[in-house]
Amino acid sequence: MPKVGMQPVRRQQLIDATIESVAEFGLQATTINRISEKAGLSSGIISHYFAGKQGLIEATVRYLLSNLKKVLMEGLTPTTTPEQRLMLIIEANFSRLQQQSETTKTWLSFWSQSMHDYELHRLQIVNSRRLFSNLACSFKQLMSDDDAKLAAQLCAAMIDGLWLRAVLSKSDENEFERCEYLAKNYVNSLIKQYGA
Amino acid sequence: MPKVGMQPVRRQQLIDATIESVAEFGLQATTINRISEKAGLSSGIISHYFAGKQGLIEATVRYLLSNLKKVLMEGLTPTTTPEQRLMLIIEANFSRLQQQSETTKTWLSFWSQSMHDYELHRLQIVNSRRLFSNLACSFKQLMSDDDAKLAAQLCAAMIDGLWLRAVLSKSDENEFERCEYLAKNYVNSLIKQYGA
DNA sequence: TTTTTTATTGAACGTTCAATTAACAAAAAT
DNA sequence: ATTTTTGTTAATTGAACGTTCAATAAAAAA
Repeated sequence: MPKVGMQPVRRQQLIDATIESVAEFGLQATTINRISEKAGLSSGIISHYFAGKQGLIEATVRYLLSNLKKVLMEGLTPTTTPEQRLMLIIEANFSRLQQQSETTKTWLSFWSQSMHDYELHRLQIVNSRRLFSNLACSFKQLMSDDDAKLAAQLCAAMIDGLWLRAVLSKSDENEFERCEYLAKNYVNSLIKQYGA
Repeated sequence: MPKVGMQPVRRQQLIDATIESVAEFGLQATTINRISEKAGLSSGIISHYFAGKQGLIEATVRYLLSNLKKVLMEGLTPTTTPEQRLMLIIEANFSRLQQQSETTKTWLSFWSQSMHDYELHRLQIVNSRRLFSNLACSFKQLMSDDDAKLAAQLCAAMIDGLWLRAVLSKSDENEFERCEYLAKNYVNSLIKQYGA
């Protein structure tokens, strides 16, 4: 100490600890003491690195969003067909459930809070629109523009609905797999219904 | 004072004030001071009538649930067909958006908190299962049992997904009507797909 | 008329919380 | 060798929170 270059390390530790705390206690009961304990650090360090609790919360949401985006990007290649891309979108959305079960539980907390927090709401809109436009972009290669928009809206709603119900019922991994299967099925039925 | 029989009056006032406060500030920032101010009463009265803040929160959720149930019951007659019943279920779910816009904003807060609160979670499960079984019961009169369960799950997810996306995007009433229309359309397509 | 009941308030209280900061230590820079 | 920088902690602070409760008032009951 000082071991120069600790900032990104500590920031990530705190973000990870935040995710863990929100998953376990909920956003409301997540205090900086709980976060710092999980990170094995002192509470003062949150103010130091993130200017306070709110900064840490926002950074955590941004981290989760960039993770979701990364999962999707990793599966895409130049030869990916529209159908495959749609399936990848679904996998990306449900894979976060399977691979990061703690992350799952935190989304609901953040979105609920986003209704009353300007910055979080802005991030949520980005997220929601990204899902919609990813879906619409792929559907557009399979059907007319208007139909693609409708299909994207319905598909996004189905994804979110299946996700919400699975999360709220505290389902296990089998249920999430089933939801992924159902969502993929629904994509196929949309393609059949509206496809050229 | 004492004007005998004030308990139910005051309880309802506090419940209404809670809904208003949660809609405006979110559950996390809803304090008993905020609630009592909106109700025009003192904060001590919350402890008196509900044994504390937690009791008031739970009573509020129960009130919202019973409201939802009532809206549905009001539309049913002995001659209601299964199709009509399905449409009524959808209207009941989306009508709470149109008629009680403050109520809408509070659901997300409550369900998010339900992940970390035993009693709220129990109530949420009741709510979720009620929607599913209402849908399944009607679908069963139109198709095989297995197909009815699947249709009910998909339909419930679509309803919840459309609702979630509309709420999170802070949509206006036109969007909610559109969601109701889309959900009804989806019910029809499910009947066509799986119906006998 | 007196006592009890109902209803309500607002202050006091202990606890919790996020933010601040003095202090310290060690590595890096001068 | 000295100074600066980086990193971190523990202690402190003041505000906010929910709960408790003594006190009060008026209606109802005896």
